[in-house]
Amino acid sequence: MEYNHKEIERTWSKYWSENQLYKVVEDPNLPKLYVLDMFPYPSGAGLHVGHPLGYIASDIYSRFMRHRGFNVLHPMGYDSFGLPAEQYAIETGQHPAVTTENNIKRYRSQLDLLGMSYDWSREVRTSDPKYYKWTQWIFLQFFNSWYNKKTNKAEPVKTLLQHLEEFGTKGLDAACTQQLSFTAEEWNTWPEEKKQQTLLNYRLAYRSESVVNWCPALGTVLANDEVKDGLSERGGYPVVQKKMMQWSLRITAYAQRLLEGLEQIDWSDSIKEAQRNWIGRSEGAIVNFYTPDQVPISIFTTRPDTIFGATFIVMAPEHDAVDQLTTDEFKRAVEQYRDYVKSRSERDRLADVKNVTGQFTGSYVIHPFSGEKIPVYISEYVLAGYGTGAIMAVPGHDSRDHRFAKKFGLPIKMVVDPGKPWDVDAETYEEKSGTSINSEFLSGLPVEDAISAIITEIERRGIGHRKVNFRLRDAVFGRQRYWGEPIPIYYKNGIPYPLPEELLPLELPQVDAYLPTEDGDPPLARAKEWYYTDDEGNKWPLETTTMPGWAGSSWYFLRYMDPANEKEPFSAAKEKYWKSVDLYFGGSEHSTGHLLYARFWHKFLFDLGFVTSDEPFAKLINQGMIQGTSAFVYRVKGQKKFVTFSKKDAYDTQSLYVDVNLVENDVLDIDGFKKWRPEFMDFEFETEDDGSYRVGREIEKMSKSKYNVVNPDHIVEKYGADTLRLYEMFLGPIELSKPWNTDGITGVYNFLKKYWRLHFDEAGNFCVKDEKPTDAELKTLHKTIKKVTNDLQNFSYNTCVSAFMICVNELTSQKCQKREVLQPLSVLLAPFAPHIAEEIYQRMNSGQSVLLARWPSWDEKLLEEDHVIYPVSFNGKTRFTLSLSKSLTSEEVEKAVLAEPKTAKYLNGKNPRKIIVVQGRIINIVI
RNA sequence: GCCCGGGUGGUGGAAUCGGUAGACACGCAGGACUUAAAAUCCUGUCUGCAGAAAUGCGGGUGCGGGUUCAAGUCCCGCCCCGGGUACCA
Repeated sequence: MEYNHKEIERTWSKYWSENQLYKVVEDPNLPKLYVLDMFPYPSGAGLHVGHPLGYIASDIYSRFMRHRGFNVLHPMGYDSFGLPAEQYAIETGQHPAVTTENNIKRYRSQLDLLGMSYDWSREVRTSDPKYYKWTQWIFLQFFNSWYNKKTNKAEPVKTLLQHLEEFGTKGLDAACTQQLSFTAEEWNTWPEEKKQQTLLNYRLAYRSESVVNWCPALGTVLANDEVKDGLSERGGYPVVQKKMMQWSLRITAYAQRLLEGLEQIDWSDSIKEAQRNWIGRSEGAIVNFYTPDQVPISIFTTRPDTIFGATFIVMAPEHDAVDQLTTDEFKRAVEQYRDYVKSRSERDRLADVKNVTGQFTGSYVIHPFSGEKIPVYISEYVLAGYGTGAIMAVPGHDSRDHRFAKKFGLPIKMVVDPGKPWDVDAETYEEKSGTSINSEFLSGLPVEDAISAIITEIERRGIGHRKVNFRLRDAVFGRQRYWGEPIPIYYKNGIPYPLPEELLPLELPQVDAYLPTEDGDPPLARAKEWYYTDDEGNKWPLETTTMPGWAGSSWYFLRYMDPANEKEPFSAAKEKYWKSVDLYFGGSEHSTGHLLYARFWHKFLFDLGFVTSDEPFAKLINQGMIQGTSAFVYRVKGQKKFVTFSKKDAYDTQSLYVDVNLVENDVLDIDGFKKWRPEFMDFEFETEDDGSYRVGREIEKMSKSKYNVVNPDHIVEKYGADTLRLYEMFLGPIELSKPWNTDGITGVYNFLKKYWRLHFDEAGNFCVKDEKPTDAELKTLHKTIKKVTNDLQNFSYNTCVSAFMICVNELTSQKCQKREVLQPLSVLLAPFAPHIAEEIYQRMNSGQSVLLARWPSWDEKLLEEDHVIYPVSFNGKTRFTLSLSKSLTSEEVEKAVLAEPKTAKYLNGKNPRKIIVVQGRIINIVI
């Protein structure tokens, strides 16, 4: 009987689903494990082969741990709000909910083919009002909270109100937009509106001005993704940077905790490092410089020790004080420069270091220590949002300042001695080591000491103070979009108020188009009945921006615990059982976005007592990207002829993309190609000498337009899900990015066929015997159990697959068809290739599912060797091997190797200078 | 630009602690079975030189240095590719 993947996979997926074998319920008698995939955005292109890489890996791990007695929560859902659906809606007029629903159906049917062990009863969709009701509810918790730096946690606004009523801002240490100072008496006399306005300064969800990509022609804000070279991708219109009133979440309040939390979690160092850099904690000082008219300019520096080398000041062009500082003579030039900067994205401003730009304001400040007059410039390399939006430029010790000084002919002073010859005019010395020079009282001090000495002096003189600064900015939370969660806020006389909880969910309204209004308001402003009616019957306008894509994905993992709960986002009892995600699989492209926001929300929910863990994802594994391998055919220009890859250089050709699904092992399916592109029906194909037409290859991003998107469906159809699963794991280490290439897939398909044949006799009858296995057979099995178990614990899936291949190759040559060997093997294979393993296991066990089998254990005694094959090297070059008893000591090994005749040959009469014996491993003789 | 990864045969990769580089596959070449094909099985396959062969000698893990008895692995300096860079998710 031949291995028939279609029938086997159909049979068992139906069986698992009918018997609800993947359904998971809280069971206090079993240890829990929460294994999660980053849920996909259901795009119109469907699931491609890159998606399942992580899904298969997590599924294998989930199944493995179920065999080992864990109660595993392994859910799946959809991150179904997002820009592409809205873009598609703008183009076609179809409601995003409709296209999203279709895409989800397609994803689901594709996922169903892959044999995933998801408990689908827990499915979550972020665009489902039953779900986003609770996203809105969490937003209201943010709105109704403030961050108390004294208790170091978020608290309800109620406790803030009590404090303000009793003490005003005295003794208040809160995360806020602006440092305010008022007494309790003042507060208590303020009208309601002023109080509300003031509270916004402290709320964790608040409104503030932030810079956006504004496209006047489209009347909307664009994502960075939608802007190419300063023009909108859609239409090619100019894009400018514009300040806009926006909702933000005060993530900066959590900066320190987000940084410290990284210590407790098992994530790769690179992702932790990325988060650390994103948070960007730096220690330094704020220093005030004054103009002769006593106008202060406050700067932030991490190198206050270099203050004597400060030869000019640079301010962000958007800095509030620029107008005041610009002299009449420079007004025009400054205005022009500011216009130029508006056309530049933040990334352009920071990345473009070759092109140094800036403008003198006409003003000077007095250096607080030297008393010299130093000029004030504006330049795009200083950002308004970082630090104080102004820097003291020290060209001797900062490369950006150095380039600026060179360009504008400003003095460069050396104030740190590198301890080696250095031409500071040619090159800046940036390292934070050396000794202060030319710095009055700092001279002679090492950098670290100079920093503390100067800060002490700055504080003593009252011109500044020590400061810990974070690069992290508050997270802009409003989007000028339709397809997102409506923000549950209404405005009464311009003041935002939360919608009463019982009105949630605030559902997305119907609109006539998914574009901004003519006045430039977001699409929700098109809705007719978009207002809130209060108890007195007053109608108040609702917020018209929606939440960003990351809102729903910041807490979905909690909803899986209790997805149908209508009274609360999730019950305390279920949260207590599942706690947090033990193992999270996802792409490293989310390292700073989603993973930071989710940690932030989780810490906030922890502060309010809704979750009992401080970090949401204990362990994280980043799977690599799967790239496309595009294929090309070569058309001879002007002729009805294609020429094969190796002969193309003999002609003047034009390369055309060909659908990679029509190519196998670089050989084109010519008939298939003609069917796909009927216009080439009567074309001639000049082939290789063996008669095949070979395509050219190029590795690039997987994209529909390059015809290199490989859909798992075809592969599942042709080889089956088990083969696809094994193949994706066999491709290489899970964390590595790699191009997709189906060339090797026959290797794993052959392996499954070979595995299948182990259980059948010549006549094709199922044939597993109850004979006692030989020691060699047992050794083959047990070393495989050991290897696969250990490798799975290290998430080394590719080496598991080769271990299976070695095992099956050995059992085949041993002609082993014994139950005692084959039955444990089927359990080992079940997480990887569940369908075939189930078929084999059930044939051996009359009707019990392999999913319920216990994971086999290995017997170390069966694996012990009594001899070691020592490689013998001379001066590091391996010359021969020597089999010696394992029990020999180093001295005995040394004796044995010297007694070996071959040794004399390589010694060639010389005496060994040194003999290194690593017991059980290697012998190296140094001559 | 900055931050984070990666680079090993024709290809994907293995080498888990610094200890025989190339496991396991793909591809390719040759062979068996077959009228033929498919399927299956066997043999070879990093590379240069010598040899009929067994084998021997040398080179070799992106490039250039270094540490070490021993480096794909550790250190220093480069090159190339991929990801992120705050409104793609």
